[in-house]
Amino acid sequence: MSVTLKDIAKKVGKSVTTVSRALHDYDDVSPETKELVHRAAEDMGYTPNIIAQRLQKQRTDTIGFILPTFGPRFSDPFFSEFLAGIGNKAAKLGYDLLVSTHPPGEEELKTYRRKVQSYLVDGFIIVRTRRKDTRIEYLCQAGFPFVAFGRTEEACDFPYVDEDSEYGMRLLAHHLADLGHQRIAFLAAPEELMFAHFRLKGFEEGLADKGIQLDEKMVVFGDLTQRDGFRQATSLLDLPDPPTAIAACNDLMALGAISAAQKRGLIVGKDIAITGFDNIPLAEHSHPPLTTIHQPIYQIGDMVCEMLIKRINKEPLRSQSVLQKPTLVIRESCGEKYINPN
Amino acid sequence: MSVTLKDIAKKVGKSVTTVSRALHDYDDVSPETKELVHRAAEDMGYTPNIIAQRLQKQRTDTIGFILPTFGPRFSDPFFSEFLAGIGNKAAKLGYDLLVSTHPPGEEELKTYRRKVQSYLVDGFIIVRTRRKDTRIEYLCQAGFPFVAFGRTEEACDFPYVDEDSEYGMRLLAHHLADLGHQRIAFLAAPEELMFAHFRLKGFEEGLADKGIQLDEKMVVFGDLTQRDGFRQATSLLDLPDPPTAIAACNDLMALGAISAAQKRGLIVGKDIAITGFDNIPLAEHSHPPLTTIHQPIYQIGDMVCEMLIKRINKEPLRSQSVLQKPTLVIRESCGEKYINPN
DNA sequence: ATTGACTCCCAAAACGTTTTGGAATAGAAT
DNA sequence: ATTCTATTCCAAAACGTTTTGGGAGTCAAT
Repeated sequence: MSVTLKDIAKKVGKSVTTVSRALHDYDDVSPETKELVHRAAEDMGYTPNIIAQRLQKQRTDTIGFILPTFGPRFSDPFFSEFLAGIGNKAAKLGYDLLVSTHPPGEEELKTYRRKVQSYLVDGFIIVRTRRKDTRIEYLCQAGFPFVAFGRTEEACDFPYVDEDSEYGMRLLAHHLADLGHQRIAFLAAPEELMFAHFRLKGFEEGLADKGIQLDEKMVVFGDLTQRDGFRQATSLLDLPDPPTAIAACNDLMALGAISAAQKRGLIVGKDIAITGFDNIPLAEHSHPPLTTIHQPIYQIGDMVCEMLIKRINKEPLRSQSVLQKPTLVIRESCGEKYINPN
Repeated sequence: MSVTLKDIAKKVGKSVTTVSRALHDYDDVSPETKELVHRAAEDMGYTPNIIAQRLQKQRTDTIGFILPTFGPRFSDPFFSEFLAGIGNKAAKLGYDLLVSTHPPGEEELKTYRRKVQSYLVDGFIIVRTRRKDTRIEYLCQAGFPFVAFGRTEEACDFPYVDEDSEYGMRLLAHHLADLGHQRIAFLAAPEELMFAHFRLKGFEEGLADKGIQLDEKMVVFGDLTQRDGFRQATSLLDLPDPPTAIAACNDLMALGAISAAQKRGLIVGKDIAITGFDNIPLAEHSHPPLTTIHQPIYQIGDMVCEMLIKRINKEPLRSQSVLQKPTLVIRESCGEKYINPN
């Protein structure tokens, strides 16, 4: 089928060993032979069989990434951007990327285990960490290289990159409080997600800083989709004493909340303030443009990937973990100072 | 390091051959031996080394997908959904998915070639086909299995799934014309993309059906992002005689156009009609909700993946190519009948 | 006794590469 | 003549699996 080292060896009348070594530029091969071999390889259109190389070298130069998909209509812009970040970096460093899609749950761990045990990947990138994360538990205990985007409450320590969601949410809480809002709602996400936990916590603290206590009736939980943002925001607006500001746990839900408010005839940025978190590209172009917290997803993907590859190669990491300070992006969805109409 | 067939063989006192055959349930192994081997394998925590299997079997059970990324801030919800479609199907059929990210261009082809020649994947999924598509040319000529989402103008024939963009756009054109619009603009995409070509063509034809000629000053080109949709729509609205309807080549640009119109103080669905194409999840929740053409991206991914795997296994395809008839989703971005205010 | 059929097993080759541990030759130094 | 050093090469083992092509033993029919 395809041309192998053996074919080249036969053609140039040397051994397979010599051909291999010539191609790898070992210095126990004479310049003439090297020249000869290279030319033959070129002529015959040789490309190494990577599978064979991998078997021999006992490494795959591949990193694994398991996309947590939820149902068919899955499409968090977050992931395509993150994927682009790790994909481009991996390619640059000569690594392939093996992607699987898998809903979180029982089966998920098996997928990890299989890839680890049968040597399909050299390391993993973990995303959407959970407070108690069995994936991380497993990989830690197996001593398998991985880097996470996000922290966890597990005991083991491991390299990660994370954004300081707590800090970011505090920024937003302060912003809303400074605008004069008092009845503030929070559109939260499932608490088992580590980042959702931090965001809720940060928001509570931020309000507390300003002497406001987050009313627990004002906290509703959504599944991070726009659709659910719409639904949950609607239920908030249906309260007898509805909020004048809604902070959502992510941009997608905030966009849903904006639709919900507008459906009620409210003018977002005047009658009600709404904030997001992530600064996805859409946030800039929503109507009104969304005030949110910026998170450099592409760069984080890039960084996580680089850390993982260093770890695979046992190179020292500059730092075991990175906690980024996010920034507040003020657009128009909160408007000016809020004047209580009463 | 890890337990191999040899280890098991040693433990049970049989040959490696027998162990292998026992595990594969060959019937020239006695039931007792099978039992013995299976138990030992279980006990010792054996998992086959897939790399070795691949080398031996000369196939990888992996399919390749190269994501055409454009710059860092890349995030077409389209791709995450499509990826989920192929990923889930691949997993179900026991295939892995090797994903690369690569900007279209010179280098791109090398990435394909490398993966083909070094046996990294058994087949490819091609997406965003171009009128003249070197990837398809190459794979055709190399006789390598692939399935495309989209058609091309290349001579070779190959299996694909595509949506009838021409038909879909005609639907939209008719809809706008029926609403009474006369000055209609088209927010097109680079014509080298096959689907962009079809969409423009279909739109022109659709208007022609209604006796309207598409004015070439009313056709502007964008890069499919929301940001560019905003920019290009703004330039349309700046014309001395601006359009009363804008049809965008995809939803993302339509969303940008909505923002542009709203920034002008226009009420979308009353002062101006705007349409999209794709029906991404966001379209349902934009403000106003977007009238668009539905494209079942997840299912298409699923189908493409299944076709590819059949092709790899040389099973017959039910049909070499599938052309889906899309459907019109009428929401609120075109409003009711348009009354010319003059 | 020989043949045939059947059951259970295995040594060796193969997949394509890299690495190990020399071997062979030539020239220079002793 | 012998030893040493350099230079250039290669056979064989190794990575872990599957497949090929039998071998050995048993039992029954001839």
